Amino acid sequence: MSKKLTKRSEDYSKWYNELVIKADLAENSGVRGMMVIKPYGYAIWEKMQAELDRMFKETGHENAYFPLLIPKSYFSKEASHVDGFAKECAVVTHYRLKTSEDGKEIVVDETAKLEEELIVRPTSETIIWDSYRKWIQSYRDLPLLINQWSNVVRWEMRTRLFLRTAEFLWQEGHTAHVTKEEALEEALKMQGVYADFAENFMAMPVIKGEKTESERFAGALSTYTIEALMQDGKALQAGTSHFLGQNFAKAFDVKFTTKEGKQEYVWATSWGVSTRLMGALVMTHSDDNGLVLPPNLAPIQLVIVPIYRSDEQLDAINNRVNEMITEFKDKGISVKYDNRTTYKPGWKFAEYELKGVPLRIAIGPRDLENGTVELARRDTLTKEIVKQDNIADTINDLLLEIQDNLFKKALNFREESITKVNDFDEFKEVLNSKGGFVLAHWDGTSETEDQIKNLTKATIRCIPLDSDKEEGICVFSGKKSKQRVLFAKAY
RNA sequence: CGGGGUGUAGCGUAGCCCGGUUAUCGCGCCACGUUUGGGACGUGGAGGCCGCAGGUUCGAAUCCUGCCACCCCGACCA
Repeated sequence: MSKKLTKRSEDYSKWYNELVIKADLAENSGVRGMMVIKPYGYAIWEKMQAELDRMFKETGHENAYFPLLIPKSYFSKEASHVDGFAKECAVVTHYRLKTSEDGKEIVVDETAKLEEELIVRPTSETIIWDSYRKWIQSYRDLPLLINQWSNVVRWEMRTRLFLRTAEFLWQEGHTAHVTKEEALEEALKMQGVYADFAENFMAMPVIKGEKTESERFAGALSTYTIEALMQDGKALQAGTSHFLGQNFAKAFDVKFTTKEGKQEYVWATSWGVSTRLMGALVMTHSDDNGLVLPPNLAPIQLVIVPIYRSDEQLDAINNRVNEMITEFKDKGISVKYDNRTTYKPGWKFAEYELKGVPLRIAIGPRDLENGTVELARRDTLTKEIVKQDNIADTINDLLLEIQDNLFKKALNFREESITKVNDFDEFKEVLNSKGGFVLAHWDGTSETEDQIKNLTKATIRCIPLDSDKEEGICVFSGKKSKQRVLFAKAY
């Protein structure tokens, strides 16, 4: 099979599709818009999950699991929530199949129609809040800090592997609090956790901000987001955290008794990240040779390839490598020794490059003699000869350096891709020629936001949280603006 | 969901307009031998409901109808 990828400069989206398939991350299935996540792709997702799960637990959350199917009536209890999701719900209407009259096929048994249709969850707020009503009686039961790892289904019109699939894996946190302030603090805290994860594990710089009213989650009072920039200059929403106010508490009648003995509705948040992060990871670091993985998320951090002519040479190399592997494992380095005789070294080099393994050691008879190895970095595609002494330390240091280097490279690109503009012509010019994020003044109205979107395809990705409050005039309407907001074309 | 395109072996493809022997080629796969510091070479071999279901015809990969999936562009969205 030819493993040559389309170049990013030729066709970015083709490059992405080919890379996901050739690096063995995922493939399409027989179900429209639903993907098969292959073992290598799933291993990366598992590393993401493990770290996020650790971070959630460290911030006091517990995991639980709620049903896949939600009664339609639950779903309709929160009005704006229904509006937001109604158009993309899969619905279960029957519970039995039967053999057709002519015995040739399996058909739906019309007599087995459900009294009440069930919705395949597009998100779990409703079914979870139905439980919370029973779980929460007193201020002593709060805060309730729950996370769920699950799959959800959203019947998307246009799908792309990882970036937008009809079914995706994610986690959804759902918390309940005594006060508005505490809930807001939670929503912001989890946005911070996401940003921390994105930057320190995915090596993907993100901008923290708040969504405008029109981009807000259906049912939320405010939505906090982390926005990343992909190599083609388009933005990607990488995670969201919502302050839900008392909307769901009221819809599901979740009240608690205060210290003072009064009945009050609880305050809520929800927050989630999904397998979309896999797409973000690919589009942040990878190059024309294939995937580039940050060491913190690489299932294999180091691969060792033996170079040999005779069986005797291979034996000698095996012996030396096995000693090294012990050292690597002691340091917690995830190492794979590929001494398969069925593939040649050149083939293996290309293969592990395609799969984004951060470091590669090649070791042959020459190295055994000299006490060296050939060490190759995936991020810079450079090779050097290094001493076998303290090899595990060398590798460990390099992994840290690669993690750091990938982040800096991405950050550098992101910083270069943020342009401040002051009038609408400049706004359009920058979006068309350079892309990336555009920082511009906005009058705060949905009308202006809509018109800009219609004219340029750019949306307000967020109102940045930690930017200077600088007054100005809206690039579109010329009305007063309190601060610049972040525009971009987005995935 | 609207417009456009594609579907032939694991992958990439020729053939389709203009129906007619055993469906083309490359990669990959299997066997044997030679090889092994950047995707090796030779010889031999296997592998196909031509996306699926109907129809037209003496005869369909090829023509017609319906469906499914994928890709691109819109509207929608994490």
